[in-house]
Amino acid sequence: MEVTGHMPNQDAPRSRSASIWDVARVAGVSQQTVSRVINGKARVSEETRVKVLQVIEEMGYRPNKLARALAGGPVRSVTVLTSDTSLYGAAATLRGMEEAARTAGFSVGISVLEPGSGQRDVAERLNRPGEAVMVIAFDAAGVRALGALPPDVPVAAAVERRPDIETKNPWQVWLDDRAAAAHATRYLLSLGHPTVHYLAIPSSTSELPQRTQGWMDALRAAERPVPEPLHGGWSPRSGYLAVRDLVADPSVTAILCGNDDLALGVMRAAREAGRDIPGDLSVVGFDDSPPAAYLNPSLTTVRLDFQGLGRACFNLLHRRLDPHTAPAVPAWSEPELIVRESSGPAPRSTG
Amino acid sequence: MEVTGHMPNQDAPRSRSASIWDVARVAGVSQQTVSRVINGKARVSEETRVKVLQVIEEMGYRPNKLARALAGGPVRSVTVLTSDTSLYGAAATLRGMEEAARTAGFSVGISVLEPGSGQRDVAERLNRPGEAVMVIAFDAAGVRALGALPPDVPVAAAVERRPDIETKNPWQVWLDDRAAAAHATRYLLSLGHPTVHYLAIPSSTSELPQRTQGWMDALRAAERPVPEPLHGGWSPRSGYLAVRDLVADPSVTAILCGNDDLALGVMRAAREAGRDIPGDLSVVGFDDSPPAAYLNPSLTTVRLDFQGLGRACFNLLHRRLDPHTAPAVPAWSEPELIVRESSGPAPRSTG
DNA sequence: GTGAAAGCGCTAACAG
DNA sequence: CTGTTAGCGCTTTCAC
Repeated sequence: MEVTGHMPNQDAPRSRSASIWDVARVAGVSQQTVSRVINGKARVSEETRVKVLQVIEEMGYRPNKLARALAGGPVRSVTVLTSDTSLYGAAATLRGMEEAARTAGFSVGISVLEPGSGQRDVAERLNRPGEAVMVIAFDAAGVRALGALPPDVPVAAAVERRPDIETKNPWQVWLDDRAAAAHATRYLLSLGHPTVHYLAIPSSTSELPQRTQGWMDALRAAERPVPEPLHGGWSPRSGYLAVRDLVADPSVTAILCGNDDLALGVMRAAREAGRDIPGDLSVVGFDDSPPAAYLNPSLTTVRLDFQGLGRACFNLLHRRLDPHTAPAVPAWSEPELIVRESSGPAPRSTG
Repeated sequence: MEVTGHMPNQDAPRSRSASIWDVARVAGVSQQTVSRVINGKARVSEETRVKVLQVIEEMGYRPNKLARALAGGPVRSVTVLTSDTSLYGAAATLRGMEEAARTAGFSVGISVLEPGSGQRDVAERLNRPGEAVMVIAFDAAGVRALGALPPDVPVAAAVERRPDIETKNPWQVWLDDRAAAAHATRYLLSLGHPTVHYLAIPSSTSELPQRTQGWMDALRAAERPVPEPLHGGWSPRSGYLAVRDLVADPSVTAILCGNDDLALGVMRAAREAGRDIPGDLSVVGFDDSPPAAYLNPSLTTVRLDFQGLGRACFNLLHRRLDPHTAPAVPAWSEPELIVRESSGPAPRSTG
């Protein structure tokens, strides 16, 4: 009997875990037949199938995904690129992506983007050329990663803003928070506030962020003065620091914040300045994160369907990967203003 | 010239991305030499090295990690198994692991555990037998995953409790929150509270959790009554629901909570019951999450060094993988009680 | 139905 | 220093 190069591992089983060859040998069939049983595609006689399955069970055999992918097998795995797993928006989006992907039988890995990661780093994260990727591009690092991705990788992204018409990229999803910001601003104006101040989260691009834009839209439409927007980070602390001066000014009666964490910091700063919420100052957030309803006062905020967005993003990718079998991309909820205790009528003495 | 089976890809470059063979062909060297240049280990003449590097740059060649791993190359990648990326403890631990791993040149992937995932699912997540893994086992899903891992995988875990002496597993790290819970409880007793109630987070094992244990330790040592602990989930909402009845009882003057989110819900429930914090009721949390200092009132809580724990966990794994080159495992900070506004002296009328 | 062959892209062990 | 060979474990062809 001639032992060719294509029949490795024929000798005593070393301490390496069982391969498809080991199973084949024990089951008394060819390696290919085992492969057929595993993948269930091709037809195998019932008798053989049962026998092979039994041996697989006995030996505790698990297929090696690396080898399968290398050999050009169907892959069904996605990598999510995101820069901060602890921020509510990103975490909720991730959760939606993860659920949808797992439901569709995809395994999902996450790779965390560092603030300073460049092009090279991003390419480095892919296990193989052509690996499917989703990007959470709510911040600069995410947008940069999206841009740095090699052209051949199938990608879908959750982005902060609608892509420009000209460079329209069909593989992106976003929330219409421009309209939502305008809505929240109009709501505050309707309460009698002369104008509304805005504390922004860091923007993902050099252009004006959607939320800032929507806030401006509403102010201009109502012919109100447009104060200079303030710039915060993502944390309560950054919100606190950003508005310490602003909240001391009694003519400031309404502040819209780029997220709920900033709003928390703003409320703290306001209290320390001796201002009552909502009596002297109304504060509105963005996200409707889990704590929002339990804060003191509970926070009026714009609810954003990040999880639905994440699900939709995966479905988009799925359709891109196999256009025929993937289900239609589901809709996600529109942003919605949730009115709670932190906002109220403008104080009498205003003006 | 004979073309053997070991020289594939010799013909016209198809639309597949460049392989090591393509680079070798263009650079006029053997495929192995290219491999040597890439890995930098073996010695290559400066001239050849430069030439190869140049061709790599020109062709935009990127090594295929799958193939490298399959061929038994050095791997330098870790997979983190965790069940909830949005909870502060897990997220902060993850961050620590991620930073330490990337610093050491490891690429890190994350795989999210579903609450119901069983043994099979866990094995399924590994790309290859023997892949390095870290587990964040603060909850039941994490502990189950840790137990379900095949014995041959190199693993280090961040766990909720010190392993039993008998089954001592050296590849685990944990925070001493038993002592911290006892400390927080003693602090409340020292303020004159007759006893302290405890609202627990879900436990990761069937045994008594460390925090619960520490709370009991302190109460018993002070010969105080030990109330039945309440059981919450992880969210503010679950804390709110769990204590709605309890906070209505004026004899309850101090509640220790398993995390800051629960404490938030408790404070809300207390306010709605008309009780002042800290005047009528003191509330203490666990974690010192970013919002804690900005809540109203700001939250007295136990600061836990999750990030340091995550870093230490990676170093443990690193030492396990290559005992000679890995740096020593760094220490992480001890838990520390941070006193803020939510706790104060027991009300006069107590008793 | 089943088996044998060829190769995915790379590293490791040997040659020279 | 460099080239050749033999795999890693699997999925494709293609034969029978």
